[in-house]
Amino acid sequence: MNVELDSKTAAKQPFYPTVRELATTYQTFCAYDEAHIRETGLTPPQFDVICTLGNTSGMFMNQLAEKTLVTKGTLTGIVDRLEQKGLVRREVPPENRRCFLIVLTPEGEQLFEQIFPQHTLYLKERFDRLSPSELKEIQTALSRLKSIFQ
Amino acid sequence: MNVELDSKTAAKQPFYPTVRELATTYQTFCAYDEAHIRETGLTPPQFDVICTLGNTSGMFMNQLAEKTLVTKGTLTGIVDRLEQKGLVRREVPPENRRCFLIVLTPEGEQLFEQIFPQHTLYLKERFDRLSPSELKEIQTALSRLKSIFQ
DNA sequence: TATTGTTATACTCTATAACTATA
DNA sequence: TATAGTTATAGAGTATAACAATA
Repeated sequence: MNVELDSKTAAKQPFYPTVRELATTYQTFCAYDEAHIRETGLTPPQFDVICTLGNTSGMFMNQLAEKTLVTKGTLTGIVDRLEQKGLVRREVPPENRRCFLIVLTPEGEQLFEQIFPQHTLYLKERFDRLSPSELKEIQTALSRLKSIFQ
Repeated sequence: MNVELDSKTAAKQPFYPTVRELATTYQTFCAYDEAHIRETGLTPPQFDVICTLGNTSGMFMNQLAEKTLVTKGTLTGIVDRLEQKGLVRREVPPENRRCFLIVLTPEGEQLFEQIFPQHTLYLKERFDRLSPSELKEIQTALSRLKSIFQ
């Protein structure tokens, strides 16, 4: 009965190489991704918010928090900093004054239209090294992996 | 000539679903992983350091920084906090007094022997839902994805 | 009473660069 | 001069819980 495990046996579990591969793949991707994001003067969470708001008519804090996977308390700070930079503004909808609609300002929209396509080309340069079927296989593999934690 | 891209065309690039899948898979895994780590009273980077030091005779700051993927300045703070908790100590090797050998204390070792196997079982419970060939396929897919960013 | 978002608190992690001690 | 690690600086993100305003 394997209810207990010593640390040396634990370290040899066959799933650990996959865990390491997930972590290093994500980190390697992020390092590439963030190198370009930081050139825009935004932090990665700020960039995420700008890109999430792009081509929308605005989002409420709770929707935005859900999409960008940060808590509402953290999002308050991120939106504050973007507001200070003049890239987003808070609008109070008359029908529900508990909410704020977060909207890109003209400056925010201009930045989005500039950096999002740029960033896309920056990523495309690397993803072009994968064939369409490889891309699909990777997506399927990731989806399968995710499913076991849901 | 596609040297430029508008934001709506950019958003439709076929690699974006794979990017999202990588991010959400990693985040979903981390949420599961960290739920257990936080119960140990350690932060994820602290847990990482303890597990990296386990079953070794110690490591230097620079080795440890490399293994855990944090900068040496950040590692100083992490090791400080672990030292305050009495889980690691800094040893000065006589042959090179510029270095510190970071070693688990008996308390640190005891914690490692307790939490690492526990954590392994906690992960194994989910990974057991994958067949060995699925696990291998996922690892290969991740490895291929990582390769394009290296 | 429930919901939306802010605020307060306190900490961890981050990067960068200057610095100390040793080699 | 080069290396190992710390310190200083400054900021960003994190969680949690209490709070105000509105519904």
